[in-house]
Amino acid sequence: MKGVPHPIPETAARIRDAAVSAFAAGGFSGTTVREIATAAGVSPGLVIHHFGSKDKLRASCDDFVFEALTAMKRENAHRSPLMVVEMFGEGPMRSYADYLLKSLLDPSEQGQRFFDHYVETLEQVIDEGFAGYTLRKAEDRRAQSTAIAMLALAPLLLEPRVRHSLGTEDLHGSMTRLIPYLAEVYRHGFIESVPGGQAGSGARATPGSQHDPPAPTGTDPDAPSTTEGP
Amino acid sequence: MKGVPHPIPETAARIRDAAVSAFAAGGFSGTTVREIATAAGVSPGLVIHHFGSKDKLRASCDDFVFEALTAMKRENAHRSPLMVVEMFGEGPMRSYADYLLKSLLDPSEQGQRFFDHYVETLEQVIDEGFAGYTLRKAEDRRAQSTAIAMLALAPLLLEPRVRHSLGTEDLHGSMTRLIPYLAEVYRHGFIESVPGGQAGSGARATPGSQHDPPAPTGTDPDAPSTTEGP
DNA sequence: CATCCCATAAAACAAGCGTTCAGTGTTAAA
DNA sequence: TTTAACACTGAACGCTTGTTTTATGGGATG
Repeated sequence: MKGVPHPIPETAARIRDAAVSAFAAGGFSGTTVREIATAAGVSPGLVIHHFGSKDKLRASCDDFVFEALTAMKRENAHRSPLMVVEMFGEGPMRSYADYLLKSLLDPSEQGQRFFDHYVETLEQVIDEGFAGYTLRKAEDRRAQSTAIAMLALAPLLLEPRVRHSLGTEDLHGSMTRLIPYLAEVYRHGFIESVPGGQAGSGARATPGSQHDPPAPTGTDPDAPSTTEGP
Repeated sequence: MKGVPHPIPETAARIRDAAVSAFAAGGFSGTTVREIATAAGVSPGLVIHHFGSKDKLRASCDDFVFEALTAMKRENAHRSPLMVVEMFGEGPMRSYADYLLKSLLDPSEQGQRFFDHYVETLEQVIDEGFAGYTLRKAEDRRAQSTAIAMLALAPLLLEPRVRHSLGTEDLHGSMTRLIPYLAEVYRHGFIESVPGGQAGSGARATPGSQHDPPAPTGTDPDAPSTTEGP
């Protein structure tokens, strides 16, 4: 183990980069070692030679992407703590985003780490606000930040499906069209009135105690339709 | 082609049911024909004999699940048009939900069909309301319903990841804990105040015209942090 | 009874996978 | 110069995959 000048030999880094892109595009099991080797311009054997196995290669990619993103987050700390999701425009960071989304949806340890980290970050934002914005504070802060985390990640997860119904062709196009309405929901919700009263008013009914869980088996916008409502 | 008494031979139906469950659990490429055959109690060759190929088997499953769900939706039309997501408690319908979620995330045609269908249903609910609930109406109705569809599907997509940070063990447990806060967001949003003013008030700022898309490349709660705000 | 059909099983097949192995050439210390 | 270490290739191995082929046995039909 030398100093730290070459944490990874140059070729190994090229293989790892190719692997990140390939995994981001096709998922882990959907990507073959041979594809990665070809993309990196090396032989399949060399991939194993440097990383031991496909699984260990994936572990290296996991660590690399996670570190790259947290580093970027540190640098842009003044812009937004939720920034992880923001700067995925066109740069090389874009495949890192796709990579994380893929691991978010398969049962990988790294995906769980990322989600947990995201929830914690959101919890902090709820407590302290950010850049002049303040968020409502609920009793069960963990559940609240978890719920918001899910809603915040949804657009990235489902953007590919959105293109068909919106006629957009890339992330940028879809988001330009959607953001006004996402922002509207984040600020005011989308339910205007419930059977017994109004919703849009300033009545911040903090849930958690006087709230009955609307539907034991329910899930979504269905929630309002099943119970509650005086 | 006989009348319609036996649209599918009994054994083929058993294979298809086993395939739906297996695909729902492990995804399409993560499930082998041999696994399906074993689960159905038949030989691998018979699976191909009845369906032609793994891909055609998948197509059969797609059609079957979609029809089963729309049929169920028709029967429960009086409960909620978004019901698709609600009755996935423990019954046999549960694997249909997982099946659809899986196809929602891989580039399958059926997943797209389902998403589009969901968006259309939501568009109608926005127009007509449901069971006494009314939703805000925005100019770009399609974009609005698409945005809401994404947010509504997120909890099901990410529920497995939620278990770790919430300590829950199944969909029911997670949702019981989350629904109050999801409902809160659906009704009032989660942003309490923006740098220049308030958000929780009844000021329904319908976006689309006087709204500037907060961030061209942005996506999420980041949106508020990048632009806008006087 | 003979014959065809078809559901079914068992085995074999070709392709692709991750991985291993036996080298080759270069580099650098001894 | 010899030796050892290293990055690297190309072929091959063993295994799993989806699929095909061959064979069997029961039901209907002639």
